[in-house]
Amino acid sequence: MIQEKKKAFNNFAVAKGLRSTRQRDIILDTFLSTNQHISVEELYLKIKSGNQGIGQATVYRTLKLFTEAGLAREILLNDGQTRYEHVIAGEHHDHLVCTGCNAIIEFEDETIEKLQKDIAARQGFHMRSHKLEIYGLCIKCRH
Amino acid sequence: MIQEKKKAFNNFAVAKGLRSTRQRDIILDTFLSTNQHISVEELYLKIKSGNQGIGQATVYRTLKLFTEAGLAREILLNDGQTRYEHVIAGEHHDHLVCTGCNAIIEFEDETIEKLQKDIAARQGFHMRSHKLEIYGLCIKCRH
DNA sequence: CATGTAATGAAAATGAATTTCAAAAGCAGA
DNA sequence: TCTGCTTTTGAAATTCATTTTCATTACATG
Repeated sequence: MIQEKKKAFNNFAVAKGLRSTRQRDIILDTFLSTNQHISVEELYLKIKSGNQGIGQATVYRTLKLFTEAGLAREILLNDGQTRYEHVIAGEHHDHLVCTGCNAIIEFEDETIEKLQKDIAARQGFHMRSHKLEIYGLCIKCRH
Repeated sequence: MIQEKKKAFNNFAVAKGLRSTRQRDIILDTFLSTNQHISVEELYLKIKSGNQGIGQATVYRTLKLFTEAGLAREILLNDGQTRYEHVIAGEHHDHLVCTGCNAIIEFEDETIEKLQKDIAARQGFHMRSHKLEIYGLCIKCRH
């Protein structure tokens, strides 16, 4: 699966005439090895801790490339930082965020997806994407 | 309705021991006279254009107060600016955003609301709030 | 391997939002 | 109404994430 993603990025790079660089390889490997929802800063620090010096700007730029290439998706919660998650082909999910401990749980719901398309259509919109976040307190944080 | 909101803010201010000031009156009047989804900058400029000099910081601070008081709600779309909309008692709605012209259409959907609560409950969450945005192209922007 | 161009990184710039702090203004109580 | 205490204000400085700049480095192709 990791190999597939690497290949996917490679295809994208070739198609776009991008060069292959040490930095992009490292950033991709590190991104693929992380959990979901990593912030740019976190990824940058993770790379740094592996003694592989890469500039922050490059991490920012490269994550945008991954997004363009369809391997990553930006998620903006309410903490002022952009996070990135892995895109898994054909899978869409939304987020349940605990306002107590900041835990993020993913979920999917076909019915909601469909209702959204209907709502958009009713207003003459062609739905491109959507964002649904449910905020609340998880079991642990309800004391 | 405007009077009610003013009274509501006044009650909040009294309860919190806040002083009543010229600035807060002007900001509240201006906010209540605007359309939905105004950014802080827009509100600030609107006030400024009325020859009533009020500092930006005060506008920021005051909108936070309105939010606390329950008259306004922060909305964060994907443009990096916080916008505020009016809170209408008991009414909740979500947003349909045109990525072409940035038009924002509000909608409500009981079924989606209910499904969200169910999803949260299924994960042991106590839902506090949620945010749903559908992005797409409106009729005009589909050329 | 030389040459043109893309990518990198450090530092500067940006832009929204927040904080600082001195001055101004509200609010008691005398 | 005056006095004194405290909150609020505003301009400027600060913060913080992100983007841009630009000189340098490193791909890749002839």
